[in-house]
Amino acid sequence: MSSKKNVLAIYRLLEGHFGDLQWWPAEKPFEVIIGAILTQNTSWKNVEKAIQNLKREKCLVPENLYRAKKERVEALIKPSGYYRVKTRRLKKFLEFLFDEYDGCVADMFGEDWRTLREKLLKVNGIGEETADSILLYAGQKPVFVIDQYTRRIFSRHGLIDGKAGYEEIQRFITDRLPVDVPLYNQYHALLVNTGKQFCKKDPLCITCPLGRIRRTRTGGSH
DNA sequence: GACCAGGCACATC
DNA sequence: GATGTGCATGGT
Repeated sequence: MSSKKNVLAIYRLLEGHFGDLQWWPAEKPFEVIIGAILTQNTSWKNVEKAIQNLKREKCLVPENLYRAKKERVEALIKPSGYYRVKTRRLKKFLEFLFDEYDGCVADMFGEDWRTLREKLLKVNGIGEETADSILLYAGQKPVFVIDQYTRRIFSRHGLIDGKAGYEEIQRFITDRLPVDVPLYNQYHALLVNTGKQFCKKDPLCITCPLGRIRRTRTGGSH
């Protein structure tokens, strides 16, 4: 089977199992951005608590979060872990948003997304995955998000090298899919759910929807 | 009580 | 350029 068929086959198997996941779990683009920063190396459960705190204190809007004191933000986002670095990262993003777009998220996304991606990557605390999550899930831009689950699943199934770089994996996948924002959105969500639900509990892919897809000889969990 | 979670920056070699 | 380390909470 060609790798192109495999990329689509994986998508169909996962969608058949999980259905339509409707990501990102947030209401407004600004919330998505904040969530994307808070969820760095952190479970979403913990992030939810932090988001709720911010929302309750009316700090989930650009102006208020920008003005809020460091100590206050630290206290509010504490449940999401790394609260000092993440407060710094949130502040850095907000400085960028206000300096460049007068605090207007819609204006930010009015920019050409390739240019915006480059700018986001220059913001301290925003790396490739966070930038791409922001572009796809907050801005509806056609950017495929690569995370640890994506890397694990595709390399275990022999489609990519385990040591492949971020943009290499991204190209591999997008070269084999139509350019389609809802598809990119759903596919990444499916991969994350698969990783969470099966990669550890079912390392041999017995009940995993991908159990029928070829794995590498080294086997083990994906 | 380990081990892990939807990363990233920075130091060191 | 590759590899190692700090950052921190809450669930399993």
